[in-house]
Amino acid sequence: MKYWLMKSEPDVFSIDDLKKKKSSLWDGVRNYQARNFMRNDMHPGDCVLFYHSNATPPGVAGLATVSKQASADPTQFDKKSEYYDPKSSKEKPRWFCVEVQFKEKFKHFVSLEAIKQNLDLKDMLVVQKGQRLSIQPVEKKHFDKILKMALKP
DNA sequence: GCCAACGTTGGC
DNA sequence: GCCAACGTTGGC
Repeated sequence: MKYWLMKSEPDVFSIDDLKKKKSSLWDGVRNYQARNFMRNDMHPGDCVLFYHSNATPPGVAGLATVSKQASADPTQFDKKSEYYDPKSSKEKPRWFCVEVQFKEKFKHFVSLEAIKQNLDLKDMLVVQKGQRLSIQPVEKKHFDKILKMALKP
């Protein structure tokens, strides 16, 4: 079992949206590194930190779990979608996405600032300079620490 | 809105 | 295969 951090802009799709839907395809990812994580490395049961990016404040808002193995991202075939990719085909899809399931919304939001201030978390990718990847692997010790911070501010 | 840090594209 | 130009991400 692995641990991940997945970024989403709450204006577009927030932890509350996932809570309402219960589960959702993580579609619209158009970055090869992030795609490779979903297609090759993410498996049902993996734990996901749901991160609010481009938010005030940014940070980890809750927990989700991978509920379905990666499959072709349907938005790439949809001409009306902003994620439509004319270079992709159903025979040879370019983009993949996993399904994630809501687990919990944190009692205490773990802000990016709090993560930055915690020395135990200084190696987390999300606090590294210039790290824009929207899906990142997370070490278990870091994952556990975030959970503790969510329990008690 | 700014802009640094990336990632992608396309001409050559 | 190089790399300049362009686009995007995301914190601030």
